[in-house]
Amino acid sequence: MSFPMASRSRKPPPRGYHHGDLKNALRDAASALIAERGVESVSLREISQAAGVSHTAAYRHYADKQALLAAIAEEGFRQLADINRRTIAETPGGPVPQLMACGRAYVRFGVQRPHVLQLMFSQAIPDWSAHPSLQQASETLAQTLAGVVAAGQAQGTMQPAPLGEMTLTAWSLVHGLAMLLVGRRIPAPAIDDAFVEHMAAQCVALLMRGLAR
Amino acid sequence: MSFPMASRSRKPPPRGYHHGDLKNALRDAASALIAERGVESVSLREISQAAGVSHTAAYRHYADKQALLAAIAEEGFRQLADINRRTIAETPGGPVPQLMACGRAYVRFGVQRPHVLQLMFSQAIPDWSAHPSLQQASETLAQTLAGVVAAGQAQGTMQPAPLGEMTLTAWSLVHGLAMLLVGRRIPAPAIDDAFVEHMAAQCVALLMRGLAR
DNA sequence: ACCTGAACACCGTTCAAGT
DNA sequence: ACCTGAACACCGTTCAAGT
Repeated sequence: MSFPMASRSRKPPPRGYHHGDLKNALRDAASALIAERGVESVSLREISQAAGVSHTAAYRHYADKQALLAAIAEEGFRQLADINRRTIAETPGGPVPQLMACGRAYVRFGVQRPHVLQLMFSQAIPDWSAHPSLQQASETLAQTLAGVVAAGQAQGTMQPAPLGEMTLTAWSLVHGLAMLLVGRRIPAPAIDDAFVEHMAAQCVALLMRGLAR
Repeated sequence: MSFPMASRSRKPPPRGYHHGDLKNALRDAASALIAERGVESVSLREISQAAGVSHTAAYRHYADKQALLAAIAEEGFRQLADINRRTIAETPGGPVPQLMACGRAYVRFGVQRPHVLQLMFSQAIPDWSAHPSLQQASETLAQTLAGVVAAGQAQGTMQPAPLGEMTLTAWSLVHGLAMLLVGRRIPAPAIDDAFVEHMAAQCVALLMRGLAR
């Protein structure tokens, strides 16, 4: 959970000693640059400059570049889990419409913040075991999904398959859809908001009802 | 389609002029290195060295590093489309079991060649419009899937939803599952071959029958 | 036509030194 | 405690020069 600090401007402030919370300032600067152009094209030196410090200052607060990226990915997982929780709370009709709404929200999050979603699952952070809090945030996300599925099973409105398999199926569908959309890997006429919302709704509905008949 | 050339050894051969097919030799060297350690940790200079040429020789055959990576991704899409075609031909019982078998094969491909799957969908090649043959190979893959779905609809064993939506739903599920497995992003006890096969089979079966009941 | 080697403008990371 | 600046071992890419 980040404090509502004013996000630093991108032009380097005068220079000299940084006042206080350089750790969060670096994370905010990195987050803004990545949201604009993606992880692949942002360097630690550029992030440091945006935060107004020398290109080695970050090592006082993060073990390396990967650790800084992991912090941003973790933020993304937390936000996505929050969106899930809100969606569940605000969607009437029980587990089935709730799971469908969560699926659409997942895809919406990805399309609205493509570079963050890509970072969250990119090989820029190959070894998650070195970042336990990131791992934790991701598991929290998975558990919000599992909670809805378990409720649906208890209610008898979802298939009584093993919880892990049901959850992974739902997650895989929306994750795959989001990644294909965000990476512009699907052959489609135009990928605007209306198209995305429509496609997410249809895919999620098809998952619930099944492709076969 | 690549010629069955002997793949070059990784230790740099004597040096000097390269005999003949440096373009393919570079692609083979790159492919081998990427399969071992992933795109993120392979440099063009290292690839050139593995192929036994200077670190600038590649520019005679590829516009830049991205173009070389695109060639490898394209190879991956072609192989995956081939696997799909073979799977369809070899699976009895019509479109429904064929689509399910294709889905399992997609996940299997990803788990067997994780770094190739990741390259195929990575932002290492952000702009596909600059690589039309890569785009084409990806569309061919999508069309083999669409063909099975269309056959199922004609037969009346699959939902009569729009073909594009049905195909994208199927693709998204297996793509998402493969990416989550390969990236080790799912909380699971052990991700061995048996686990993967079981999970792929269950997820694909759940997609066909639907999560709701 | 095909390849090399020097050169350029970058990287991430380390480390001694400054305040 | 926190940050800087020089230094190291790398990158991708260009370009004149060699065969």
